[in-house]
Amino acid sequence: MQSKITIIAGPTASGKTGRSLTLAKQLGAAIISADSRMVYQGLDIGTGKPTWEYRQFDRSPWINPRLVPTSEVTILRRAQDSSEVKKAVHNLDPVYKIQGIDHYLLDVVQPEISFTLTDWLERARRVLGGLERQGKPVVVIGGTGLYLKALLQGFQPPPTDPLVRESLEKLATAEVFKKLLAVDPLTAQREKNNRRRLVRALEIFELTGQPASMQHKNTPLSAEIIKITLPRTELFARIDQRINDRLESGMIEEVIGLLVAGVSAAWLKSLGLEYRIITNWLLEQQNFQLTHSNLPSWKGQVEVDKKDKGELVARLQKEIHAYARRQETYLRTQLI
RNA sequence: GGCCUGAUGGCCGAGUGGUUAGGCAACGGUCUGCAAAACCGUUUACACCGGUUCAAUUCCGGUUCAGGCCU
Repeated sequence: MQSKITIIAGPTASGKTGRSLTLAKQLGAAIISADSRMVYQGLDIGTGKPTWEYRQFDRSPWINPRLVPTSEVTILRRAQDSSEVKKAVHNLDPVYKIQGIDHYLLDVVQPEISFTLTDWLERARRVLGGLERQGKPVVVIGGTGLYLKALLQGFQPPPTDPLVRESLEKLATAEVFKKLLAVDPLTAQREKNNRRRLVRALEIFELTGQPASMQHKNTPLSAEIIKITLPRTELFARIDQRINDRLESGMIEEVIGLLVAGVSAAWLKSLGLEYRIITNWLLEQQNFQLTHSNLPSWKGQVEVDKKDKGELVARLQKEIHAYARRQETYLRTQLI
C-alpha cells in the first residue's frame, strides 16, 4: 500500500517550514526536504535550515558529531574522490528529529561536493521506499522546483559522462549550438544562448544517440500538492524581514566560519544568493583578507560603515526577490 | 520683486526637428545532472498652455514648480 504523500511547494519565505511541521504532526508523517542547498552540512542560517534542536550539539563546522561516528567522519574527510564520498555518506544520511518529526535529506553531504538532481532523486526515492514499507505518511517540502517535479513525475534523468562532458566543455558555445542543431534542433533553438543546457543536451545525444527530449520515460507518483502563494508585496516584505533576521542571527559570521574551516570562496559563490552575495561582500571589505594559506584573517569583527551594510542588504533583497519570482514561475508552470 | 538654471517613463540618466539611448526596479516566460544556476521576453516618457513648421520631446513665447543668485 502506498503511503500518503503530500508535497508542499512555495517560494522562499512563504512559510513552508511552519506549514510542513503542522501538517506532519497532524498526519503523523515524516518530512523529506527538497532543497538543493539544505543538503549541505554547515549551510544553516543562509538556507534557513530548521536546525534549532540539534544545533547546540554541533561543534564541528559541518559534521554533527552526535549523528556520525568520529571514525567515519575521518574516513570521509580523507576520501579523495567525491563520488566515493557521496556513496559513503549515503549510508550515513542523518535523520533529524525536529519538534518530534523525522526530517530527511538535510545535511547529507559536506560542502564543496557536487550534488545534483540525480543524487537527490536517488536518496529521496530510497527514503520514500523505506517509509512506505512502514506505512508512514510523508510530507515533501521544498523550494527547489526541479527536485519536486522530478520526484512527482518520476524522472529517470539521462546518463552523464565526465569525459564526454569535458571534451564538450572545450568547445565554443556557437560550436556546441551548431552540432546540436544537426541532431536535436528543437533543444538547440530553444536554448540557443544557454551554454550550460546546450552542452548537456549534446552530451545526452552523444551518450544515447537520441535527442534529449526523447529521453523522457517517466512514471509519475501520486501525491497531493499544496502550493503556497502570497501576494507579491507581502512576500517581498517577508523576505526583507527575514534578511534582517538572518543577519542578526549571524549569517555573515556563518560564511566567515565556513571560509575559516577551509571552504573555498569560489564554491560559496557558486551557491548563489546569500552565500555568493555575502562572500563577495566580505572579500570587498578592507579589513577582511584571505592569506596565501587560503585562510581568511578576520580581525575580531568586520567593521563596516552604514552605507556598506545598506548596500549588502540592498543586494540581498534584489537577488532574493528575483529568485522568489523565478520560483513562482516554475511552480506555476512546471508543477502541475 | 528681479535675474539665472532646470523640469524626460517607478527610480537614475543620455539625447534628438521626423526611424523616439541605456541602466536599475517591476512583470511574464524557458526548464529532465551545477536548478543555488543558466537563459529569453515585456511595459510605462519627454511639466502645462499656445506658437513656428509638412512635422516638436527637441525651436520660440507664456504659465507652474524646483534650485541658485541679487535687492
